[in-house]
Amino acid sequence: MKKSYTNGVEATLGIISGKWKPQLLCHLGNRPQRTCDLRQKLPTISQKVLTQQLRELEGDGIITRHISGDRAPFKVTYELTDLGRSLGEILVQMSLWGEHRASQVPDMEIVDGHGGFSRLLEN
Amino acid sequence: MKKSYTNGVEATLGIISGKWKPQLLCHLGNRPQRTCDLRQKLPTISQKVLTQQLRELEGDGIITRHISGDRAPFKVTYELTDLGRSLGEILVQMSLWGEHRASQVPDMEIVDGHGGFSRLLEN
DNA sequence: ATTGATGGTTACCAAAAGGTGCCTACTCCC
DNA sequence: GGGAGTAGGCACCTTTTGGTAACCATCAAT
Repeated sequence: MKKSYTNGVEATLGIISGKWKPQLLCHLGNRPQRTCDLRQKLPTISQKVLTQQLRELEGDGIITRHISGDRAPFKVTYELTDLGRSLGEILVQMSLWGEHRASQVPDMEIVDGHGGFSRLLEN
Repeated sequence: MKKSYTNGVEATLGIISGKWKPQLLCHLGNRPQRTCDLRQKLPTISQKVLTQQLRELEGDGIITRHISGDRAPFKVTYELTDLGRSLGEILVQMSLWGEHRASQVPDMEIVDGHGGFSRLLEN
């Protein structure tokens, strides 16, 4: 179904919002990852939701899905597209802004933030 | 209640996501606005949700609320804070990225986009 | 006295997003 | 033949988010 937005910000938000999408994009920003890698890095996500979020990102052209391995124990690998990489700059800025803001107020905390997007700067 | 995020992107998203927040921020980006101004510009938002979204933005330090007028027909004015203004750069980039993306694919459209955030560039 | 503008609240609903649990299917390994 | 690993589907439920409709209070104008 065709999605309508009233401005570009909403369009962008429609693509990157989702409970796990920022984290997925962060991990995929480093290198391509297999499904099981992602599950290890996001231990509390369910298989269903992981597949769902990845499918949405794929549908929006942010990542691609490769199946390698002729027979069963399939190796499914997800990887950023050029479009996905073009989001990097924005994500880094959002990350810095958010981290800075969280450091200012007591009612906002960033846990588990080992590196995060800031690391993407070191490319 | 204290909000936890795993990275800065989520923190930022937590502040700017909301069905009407991008539009509200866009209108407030130009100049302070009264409640009735905002209602005129967003004819389909309900009073409840308008108040709700504005209160959340206020709670996150993005806007301030001023009541002027000693007696009743109160004049309530909302205005970006410095923090809110510091979001501008990010919003403009998100807007440009989203507009560009929408122009590439047929299943994404931006309606009612007269100016939007791009106009904020002309400061 | 009633209507309208102003800005807001409350109780109740509906839709969307996410989560749980259980199932499939294949193959390798012991 | 019974796991374990791999990737995912499906039915169902809960939580979050947004929407509707009715209401309050105040003052000005008719």
